[in-house]
Amino acid sequence: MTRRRNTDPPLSTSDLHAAVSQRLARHDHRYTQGRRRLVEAILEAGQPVTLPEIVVVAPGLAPSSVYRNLDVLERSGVVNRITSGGDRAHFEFAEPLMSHHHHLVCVDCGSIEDVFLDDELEASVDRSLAEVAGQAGFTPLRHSLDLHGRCAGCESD
Amino acid sequence: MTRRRNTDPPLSTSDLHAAVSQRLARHDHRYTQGRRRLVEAILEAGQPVTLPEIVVVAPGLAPSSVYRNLDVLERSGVVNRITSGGDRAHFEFAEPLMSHHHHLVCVDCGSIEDVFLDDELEASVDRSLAEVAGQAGFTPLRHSLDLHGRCAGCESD
DNA sequence: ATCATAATGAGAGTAAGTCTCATTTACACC
DNA sequence: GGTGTAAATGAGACTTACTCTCATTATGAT
Repeated sequence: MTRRRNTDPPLSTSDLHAAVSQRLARHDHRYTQGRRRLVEAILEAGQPVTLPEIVVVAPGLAPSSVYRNLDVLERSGVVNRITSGGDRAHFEFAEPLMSHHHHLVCVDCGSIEDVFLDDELEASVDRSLAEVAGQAGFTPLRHSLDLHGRCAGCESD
Repeated sequence: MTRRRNTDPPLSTSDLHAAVSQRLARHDHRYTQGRRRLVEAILEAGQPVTLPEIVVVAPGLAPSSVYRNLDVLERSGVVNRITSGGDRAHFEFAEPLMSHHHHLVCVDCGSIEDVFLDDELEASVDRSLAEVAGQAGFTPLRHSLDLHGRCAGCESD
C-alpha cells in the first residue's frame, strides 16, 4: 500500500472544469462564474474544506450563494459533504473527479486529511458491506471509512 | 459472516448500569436518576437515537440536561456521537459496552442501523489504517465504517 | 440582440445545540 | 440518620451553522 498524495488529481484542471460543467448540464444547471470560482477554491485547498475556508480562498463569494451552490454541486455528483468533522461540514470533490479515498478526522481540531488504501482491502470491504446490506434490505450507494484520532499538530500540544 | 442482532448486548442491563457507573466515577461524575433514565432510553431504543427520540422514550427529561449528559457520557467513554446521519447527531453506547459494529446510514431519512462485520476484515482494516496513520503522524483512536444508501422503507417509496 | 429562465446576494429566519444561574440533588463524613 | 459541600438540574436566553426569500442580475438558447 502506497500513500498517495492528495495533490495527485485523477483529472487535469481543465478536464475537471469540463467534467463539472457536464455534470451540471445533465442536471439542467449552469456553470456560472461563481460556481467556477467555488470549484477552484476547493481544488486549491487540496483537502476537505469548510465554508469559512472557501470564503478565505475565494473572497467576494456570498456565503448564501456558496451554501446554495455546494448543495447544487452535491446533488449533481460533483462534491461530497463530509459531516464527520464536528459541527462544521467539509466539502471535497466526489468520485470519479477525485480517486476513492478515506479520511483522518482529528477529534480535537476537526480537521480532515485524505488517505488512500489499497484496492484489495477496498474490495473486501465492499463485498462484506454488500452482504450485510442485502440482509437488511438496504440499497448501498457508497461507503465511508474514517479514522478518528489526533492529528500531528494537536498531539504535540 | 453472521448478521448479529443489535439486541444481543454484550452486557446485561445491570452490568451495563454498573459499567456506566464505574466509568462516570472514574471521571468524577455521579450516576444520577436523570443519567440512569437517559442510559435506559438509549438501551431501549436498540439503535442509534437522536435527542427527540430520547425525549419521546423518556419524557420529563429536560433537553438541556440531556444534551449536557450526553456530553458527559461521551467524555466518559459511555456513549458515541454519530454525525453521519444528516443534521441531527445520533447517540449509542460505546465499546466495550456495545460490541464493535458499523452503520447503514439512509441518505433519505437519515436513520441509522447497526451491522456487524467479521473480525478478520476488521483486523485488515485496522492494520491498513494504522499504516497510513503512522505515515501522517496521526494518532488513531477508533475507526468508523459506514455504508450510505437507501433503507428498505425509503427505497420502496 | 432578445428573451425566458436560472443564479445571485443581502438579510431575515430556522433550529440544533450551548450557556447561565438560581435551585435541587447526591455523596462523604460524622 | 443528619449535615455540609460540590455537583447536577432545568428553564430559558443565547449562539451559530445553515436555509429561505425576493428583488435584481447573469446565462445560454434562439
